[in-house]
Amino acid sequence: MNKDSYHHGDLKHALLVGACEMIATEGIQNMSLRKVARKIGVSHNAPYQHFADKEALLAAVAQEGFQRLTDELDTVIERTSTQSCVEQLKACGNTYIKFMMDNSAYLEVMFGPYPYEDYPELAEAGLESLQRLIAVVARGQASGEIKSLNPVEVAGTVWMSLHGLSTILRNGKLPPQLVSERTPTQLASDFLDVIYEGILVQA
Amino acid sequence: MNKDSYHHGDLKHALLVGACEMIATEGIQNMSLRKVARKIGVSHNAPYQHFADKEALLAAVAQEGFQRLTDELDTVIERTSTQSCVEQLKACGNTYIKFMMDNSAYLEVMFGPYPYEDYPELAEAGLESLQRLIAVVARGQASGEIKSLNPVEVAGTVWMSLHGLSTILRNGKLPPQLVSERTPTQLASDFLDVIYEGILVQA
DNA sequence: ACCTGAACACCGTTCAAGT
DNA sequence: ACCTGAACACCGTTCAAGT
Repeated sequence: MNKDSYHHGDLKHALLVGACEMIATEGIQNMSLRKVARKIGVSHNAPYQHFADKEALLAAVAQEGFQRLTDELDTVIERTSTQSCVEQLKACGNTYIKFMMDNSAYLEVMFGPYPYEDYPELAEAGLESLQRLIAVVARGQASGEIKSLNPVEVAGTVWMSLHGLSTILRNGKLPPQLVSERTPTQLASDFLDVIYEGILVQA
Repeated sequence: MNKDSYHHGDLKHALLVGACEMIATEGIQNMSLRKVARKIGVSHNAPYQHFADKEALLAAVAQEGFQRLTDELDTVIERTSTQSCVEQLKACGNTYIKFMMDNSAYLEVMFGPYPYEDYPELAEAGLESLQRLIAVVARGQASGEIKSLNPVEVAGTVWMSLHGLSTILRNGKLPPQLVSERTPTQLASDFLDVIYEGILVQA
């Protein structure tokens, strides 16, 4: 019954979900194709019907991660559409961090070493997410809230900072004195404030 | 001769160097204990004499990375001691990025999932590096160049941004339009400028 | 103390084959 | 088209043993 359904075309989806769960619970180092296949109840070669190799499956998970992140960014941008662009940008940052904390499997994979040349859909999905930030920045520049630098450069700065903070938060590599009683969300929001405001006097 | 020397106590060092080289050339996913041992010319169990398991060896590489980074930061801070603290902070950022581009093995490992609780020397080495940034920030605050926020928070912001940029640069995950003809060093310096100056109008 | 060899339970991937 | 089973060359790790 369940097994038969794979013959109907959702083994690919089952593999993505299974890989995701395994990465989340055991870490990417302990995720194996064979274990995923076993969990799904399929032979250890079945995955090769849908993915060229292990890397291709991981790249597909990464792509899915970007797509889900894009969706969440769209939602939060929509929900904050009455607020200022700066508020929107902050909301995007918080959403990004929350997404990565809630979906650590994606975090482990989204910026991994899966060359964009080999996985063009992954590249597109990644740029699509970043594009959401760029759009908010551009609107903030039009409304005079954000400095008139290259919007891609500004969004890119936020983008890379968010990624750095996510991984450092996730792997517990922050100095204990900094974490103290703040939640990841609060930490992220505080860090991002520093970036928005700048660190130099008389900026 | 060479083999005998391992009996004299430098197998541990040879393992660190070998692991580093292998990560740099083949990536961390393709690094194996057995291959490292083979390259060094020792049995596949010899590593266990010096490291509890593969993770412990990787954590040791990470620790070494932080120590070398700390040394490079010390050097550049010393060399720029006549300049302003802001110039020093920028020089630290450039040094950090250059270090990670030149030593991608360390980059792949330094913020990896090796729990600080299990590897206290790694934790210490990591905080030691960050401490260098904190010191520069604190001096910049004393001289009135840098805003009087919590210096750890400010240095932490730079720290996480540098990490995010390194990994994104290294894995080629930057939008092509951004990279264009800029070198990694230029990119880093430009991105960091945005962070120093802030992105909001009237910061 | 430092290293080796055999053994175990696992991998990713390929190939021929089954429906 | 979609899946399986056997086979290959690898892993990390443990254990008993060698000097």
